[in-house]
Amino acid sequence: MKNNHVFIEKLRSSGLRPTKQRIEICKLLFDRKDTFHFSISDLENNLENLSNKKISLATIYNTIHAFREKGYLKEISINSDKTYFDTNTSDHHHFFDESKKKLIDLNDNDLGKIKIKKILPGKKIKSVEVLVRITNDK
Amino acid sequence: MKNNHVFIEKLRSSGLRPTKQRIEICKLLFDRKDTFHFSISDLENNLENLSNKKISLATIYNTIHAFREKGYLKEISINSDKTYFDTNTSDHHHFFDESKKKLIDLNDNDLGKIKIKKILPGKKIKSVEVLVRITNDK
DNA sequence: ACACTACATTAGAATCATTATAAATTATAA
DNA sequence: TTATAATTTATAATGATTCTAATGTAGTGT
Ligand SMILES: [Mn+2]
Ligand SMILES: [Mn+2]
Ligand SMILES: [Zn+2]
Ligand SMILES: [Zn+2]
Repeated sequence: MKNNHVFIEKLRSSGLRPTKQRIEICKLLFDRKDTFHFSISDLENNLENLSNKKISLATIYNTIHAFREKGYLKEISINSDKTYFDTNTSDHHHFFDESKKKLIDLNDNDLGKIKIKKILPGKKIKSVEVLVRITNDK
Repeated sequence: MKNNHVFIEKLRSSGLRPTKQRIEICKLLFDRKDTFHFSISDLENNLENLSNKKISLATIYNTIHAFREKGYLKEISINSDKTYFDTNTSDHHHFFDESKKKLIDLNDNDLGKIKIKKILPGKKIKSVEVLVRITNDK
């Protein structure tokens, strides 16, 4: 249970004004032990339930995009209809459970080293993402 | 320059009726030496230009989805606004040039082996996709 | 405390890729 | 040829995301 002050500082230190909406979203996203994955609609639901205040959808999008730009969140690529975000911003990869539509972290020791041997002149690597799609056995 | 008969057989052999729309799309997708990547809107444009006949957008979607289900096409995951397809259906990975919004194949020798050491009980791996995002240097 | 201004929130509209609908057409088998 | 199911099509619907423009608010300076 973190103090709001922690989030106010976090926001201020990256040039974002600590509004009550942003603090509320911070509490839902960052006031917990484990990182997790969510979609905008997940977040929307959690804000309606766990929290009481009503935050407009536009603000939810604005905030999540601001947080992503500030490096508080990672955007995860699944060619699904919706975008997923990750509060784990470290370099890591994912299982995507197609049955449950859920992302699961792959830690460094869950995956061998990825070596990219091809180099394109004039280009630099921005990120390397591994997505392992899984489904129910049988 | 393949004969239409090739495509008629291809379609029939997988239980798809060889309509003129499907044959036309086959010609654009499979009547060439190199494989390539495309979006639905790319294909729509090519059908309008290179080919003369008008094929409705619904049919383009239907056909591409049918071809994907039959294994003629691979769907590529980029969290972009649109879905990309690949006429190279072999197991391979990609660069995605964020500047040009273009996919580039990574061959087996361009990438070290991917080892997944984590196993989830009751789940099986459906696919492993590596996406290397690149941008212009400097 | 007050006023100013840039930043932020908001409801609602717009966008746009994709999917659904339902009527007309066509391929194929009987 | 006729019957049937598959396919095409125009068009509407969907749904995530972005845009707009009006209103509200946080921080700064007086
Ligand atoms: Mn899709
Ligand atoms: Mn996006
Ligand atoms: Zn993760
Ligand atoms: Zn490819």
